[in-house]
Amino acid sequence: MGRVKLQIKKIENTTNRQVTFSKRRNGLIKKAYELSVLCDVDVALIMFSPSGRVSIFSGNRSIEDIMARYVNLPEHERGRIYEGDPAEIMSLCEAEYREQILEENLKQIRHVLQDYNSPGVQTSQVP
Amino acid sequence: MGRVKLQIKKIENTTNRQVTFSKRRNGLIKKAYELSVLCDVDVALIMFSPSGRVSIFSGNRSIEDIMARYVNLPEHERGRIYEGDPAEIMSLCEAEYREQILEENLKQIRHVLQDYNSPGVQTSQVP
DNA sequence: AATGCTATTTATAAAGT
DNA sequence: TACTTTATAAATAGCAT
Repeated sequence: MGRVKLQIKKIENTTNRQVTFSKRRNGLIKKAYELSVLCDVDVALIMFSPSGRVSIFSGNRSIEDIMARYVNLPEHERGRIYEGDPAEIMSLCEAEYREQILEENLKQIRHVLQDYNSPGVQTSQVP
Repeated sequence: MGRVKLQIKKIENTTNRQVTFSKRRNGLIKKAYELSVLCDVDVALIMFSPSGRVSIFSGNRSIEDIMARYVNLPEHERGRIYEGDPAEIMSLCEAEYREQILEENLKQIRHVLQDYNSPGVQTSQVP
């Protein structure tokens, strides 16, 4: 979208990169919001700007609730990255490699987060 | 974008809702991917389908790494929801209410996740 | 339920201010 | 350095399979 067809690779010019980040971040939040409302589903989005500042969005519930819902899923219910068309996004090779790393990290973070659902820790929900 | 201008509210027809979810989920993943590459930033996206199945995307690093990066941020560095234009997305009233809930949940989950960075628990990173 | 097809609406890259 | 405008690329709603 724009005057020219954009190649998907890192924008080297720092100013352009930050301008593009700002525009596309807003677009992504809007799309995430629309998805959560239209389809009545939980959506969580976390983005770090080029300068390290964080932006988040969550639809339906708090972002912590959605993160907890994810990390506590049993293994066989966990989604795969790039359910759409992996080849369209990046090489299958890289995707598979990332999957292995994910597997390890998930075990660790799930273990840490188990306390999140213990009786002593309750979370509120956005209606 | 389509034959008619769509109102952003829950799609009541179940079939239409699932078709829309499928299409827009792929669009959202693509946008998140493009943002992570163009701007070289961490992006994490979690979505639950109407039937409860999860889809995730993460750019640059594993989704667990990005979630951990978020929950471990000091309070003053945490982003606000809807940094763009809250009024454009939903009522400010609702956004403010959600912010209060988030505040409480964050305190809880940050406390639980402090162990994540302890010496005994190390995470791998995607290069 | 899933995929392909257009007419339209949206998003946004550059240029302008 | 940031907003506004404009031309163009993309996304997608409703239909047809």
